[in-house]
Formats: sequence, structure tokens, C-alpha cells
Amino acid sequence: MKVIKTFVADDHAMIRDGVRYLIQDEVDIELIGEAVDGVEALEMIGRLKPHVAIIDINMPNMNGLELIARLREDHPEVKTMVFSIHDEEEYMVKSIKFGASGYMLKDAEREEFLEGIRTIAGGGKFFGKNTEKLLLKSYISKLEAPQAEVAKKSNRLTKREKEILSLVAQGLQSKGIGKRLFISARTVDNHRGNIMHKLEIHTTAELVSFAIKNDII
Amino acid sequence: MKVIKTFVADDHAMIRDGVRYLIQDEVDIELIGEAVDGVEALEMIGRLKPHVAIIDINMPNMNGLELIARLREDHPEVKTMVFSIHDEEEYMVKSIKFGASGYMLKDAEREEFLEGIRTIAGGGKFFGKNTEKLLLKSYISKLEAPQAEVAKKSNRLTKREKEILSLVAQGLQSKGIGKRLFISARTVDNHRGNIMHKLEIHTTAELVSFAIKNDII
DNA sequence: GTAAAATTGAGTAGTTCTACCTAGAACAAT
DNA sequence: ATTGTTCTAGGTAGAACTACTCAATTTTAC
Repeated sequence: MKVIKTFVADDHAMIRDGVRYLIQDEVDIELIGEAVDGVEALEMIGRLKPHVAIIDINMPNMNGLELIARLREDHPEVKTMVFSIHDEEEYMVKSIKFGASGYMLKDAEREEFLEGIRTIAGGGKFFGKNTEKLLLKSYISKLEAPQAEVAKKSNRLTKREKEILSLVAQGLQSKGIGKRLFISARTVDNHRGNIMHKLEIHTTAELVSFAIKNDII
Repeated sequence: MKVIKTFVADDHAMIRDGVRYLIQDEVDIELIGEAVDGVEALEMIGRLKPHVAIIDINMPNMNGLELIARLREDHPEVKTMVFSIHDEEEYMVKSIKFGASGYMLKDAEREEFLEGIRTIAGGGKFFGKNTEKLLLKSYISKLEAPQAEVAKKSNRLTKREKEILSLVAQGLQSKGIGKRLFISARTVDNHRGNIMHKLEIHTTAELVSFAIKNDII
């Protein structure tokens, strides 16, 4: 049997003790090191090469998110699990973006915690029960959000204007858009001007930003 | 007790029968109408005003997604639940975007189905067990996707360059960026040029698009 | 069928951006 | 200590964009 080597990075001694205690009775999981801040963790993890690094978000010197990003870069074979008190969607999303394989809240049950480590060590993703719920909720509201609020402004645009806005957002310039649509670049410029006027926008950058946020791509 | 009025739109008689059968024993839920395609459904729902409309995605004349969007527009008080065989993420995401309050697969259990209707009638969202799992999975892979591929290019940028790119993406022009960062507009232009060169990009539009896609905002 | 809206095109000016160039100062790394 | 990178700043030129104006044609709506 292959033993899963873990590492814990947390500035709170109590949490480190808790993790050590949780793991000590498991025959297939071993705790090979501990760190109290991000910098120390980065160095030790690079040296000890655990299979799974359990990482707190709030740490001195280097926070958990940055640590995860660095590990992804330098030691991609080390899987990371965030172990945090933060039940805010933002931290979860950022953790995933930065490359964490899992996210668990500190109120997780023993069994859930251990299952998470095993799943991650096996190459899977693991998110605690509460984490899953929150993530899903955030995803759904994210999907719903744009439609409702923004519909007003983007619907002021005509079909042709949306077409042109889309091409602008894709990086084409007026000349190219004209060629593509078989109209003069001057006409494209006029449309651009009208779009900007309608949206109370004054630069190409804002135009692109608007288009992307409103799914006019 | 207020009875929940429901409506079912599905081109398969078997599904309509199934739904009717499922609901008939519930004292707090009533089926007030059925339709076999989207156009018929739109008309009937507008007339009968059910609390919850159970809608299939694949229907003749007008598909379920369009029906949901139309209902959102014309009768926002009617909640919609998608009842589909499609377990693909794309349909779920679209349904939510178009304004559905719930999504359930046709292999759902009786209890789950009824719970969904009650939840939605009460103003909540409901997603079947399997639906939730799939949605979450898709969300996570969506969050992970950009980082992995794109990390290479955006990491070629220096700190200052990212800072400037961020401001460009927010719609500021070189002059304004200069003022904000206490540097000359010419310096900003130089940075812009360097960024563009590194990213092999030639317009502001592409710059903004890149920044947004890479979360440099 | 007529009025309103959308699409097309151009004139003119001023501003901003793109794409090169050179070059000094600050800072990090070996 | 020297080399390399980053950040700073300016020169120059042409391309592109912004912001107005007007106007003809086509499409849509009532």
C-alpha cells in the first residue's frame, strides 16, 4: 500500500494539532511536515514533496492563495487542498483558479476530511459538502445575473450595431469590419459612434469590456 | 392551504401522463393544463397563469429554452422548471440563463420531483441531485480552464505591465493611466507597446479581451 | 401607405493609438 | 561588481479612433 504523504501549512497551532490528530490513526496517511507561514511552506514543500498539501488561506508572509499558485508553477505534482474558515464564494473561486484540487471548511467532519485527502491524492477533486452548495449557488446566480440587469442597455442596440460591436470585441478594426460586412469603414465608424453614444462610452476598451460582459461576442 | 397550480409542456404523451400521475395524489399540487409544443404552451400558460410550468426542452415549433425566455418576458410570475432527458451541462446553463427556476432530469425520483415543484413555487431554485453534480463539475472545470492554458503568456508580463493592462481594460486611456500612476503618458504608451509585442497583439480591443479572459482586471 | 427607425456613406477636426527608435536610472541576480 | 531586466521618458510618423455634422436608401412598424 502506498502511504499518502501530507503537509500542513497553517499559522494556528490548534489547527495543525487538529490535522495531526486526525491523521495519526490512519494507516494510509502520514503527516510529513508542518509550516506556520507561506514562505516556510513553499520551501519545505519543495524539499519534502508531499502528495497533498493542506493549506490555510490566511497566513503571514505569503497567503495561501499565492502559495498555491507558486506550487502550481514549481511543483505541479503536489496537490493542494485549501482548509479554511472562509465560506465566501470568492475564496473558493480563487482557490480553484489558482490550482487547488480541493477546498474544505474547517468545520468539516473527520470522515469528510479524510475522504478529501484520499480523493485528492488519487488525482481527483474534492469539495466539502458546504463548499459544494455555496459554489453551486454562486454559479447559478452568476449565470442569472448578466441577463437580468444588463438587458436594458444592450437591448438599445440594433442588430447591426450588435454585429459590429461583436467584431470590435473580437479585435477587428473598422477597416477589417467593413471588409467583412461589405460596407465602408466610414459606416463602421458611424455605427461605433452611435453605439458609444447609446452606451455612454468613450473608448474602444470600454466597448470591448461591455461586449464581453454582456455576452455580445 | 394554497394549492400550487402546475402546467406541463412536453410532446411525449408518456411524460405528460407520468407527470399527471405523479401529481394526482398530492393535495397541494394541481395540474391545470397540458401542451404538446412550445407555441401552444406559450398561449395556454399566458391564459391559465400556473404557478409552475414544467417544460421539456425538445419540443416542436418552439423549443423549451425559447419558451422559457418568452415566459420570462411576458409572464415573469410564472416559474419554470425544465424537465429534460439531457444531462449535458450546456442545456442546464442555458436554461438558467434564460430564466428557469429549476432543472430536473427525467430519471428523477417521485419525491425529488415533488420537492422541486414545491421549492420553485415557494420562490426558490431547485436542481435535481444529478443536475447539481454536473453543474458543479462544469463550473469547476470552467474556473480551471483559463489558468492552465493561458498562464504562459500572461506570465511573461511584468508587474507594472499587468498594472497598466488592468487599467487599459477598465477603459482608461494612456493619459489617464499616466495621471493615476504618476508617470508620463508616453511611458504608458511604451508599456502598452511592450505588452502588445509580448502578446503578439495589435489593437486595444484585443488587449482588453486578453485582460478580461485572463482575469487581469 | 406613411412615419419612424435603421443602415449606409461622407466631410472635418482633433485625439489617441501603434510601432518603431534611443537612453538613463533603479533594481535584481550571479 | 557587472550583467540583465524593468521602469522611466522622449522623438517621429502614420494609422486608427472619437465626435460632430449632413443625407440618401432601405427596412420596419402601425
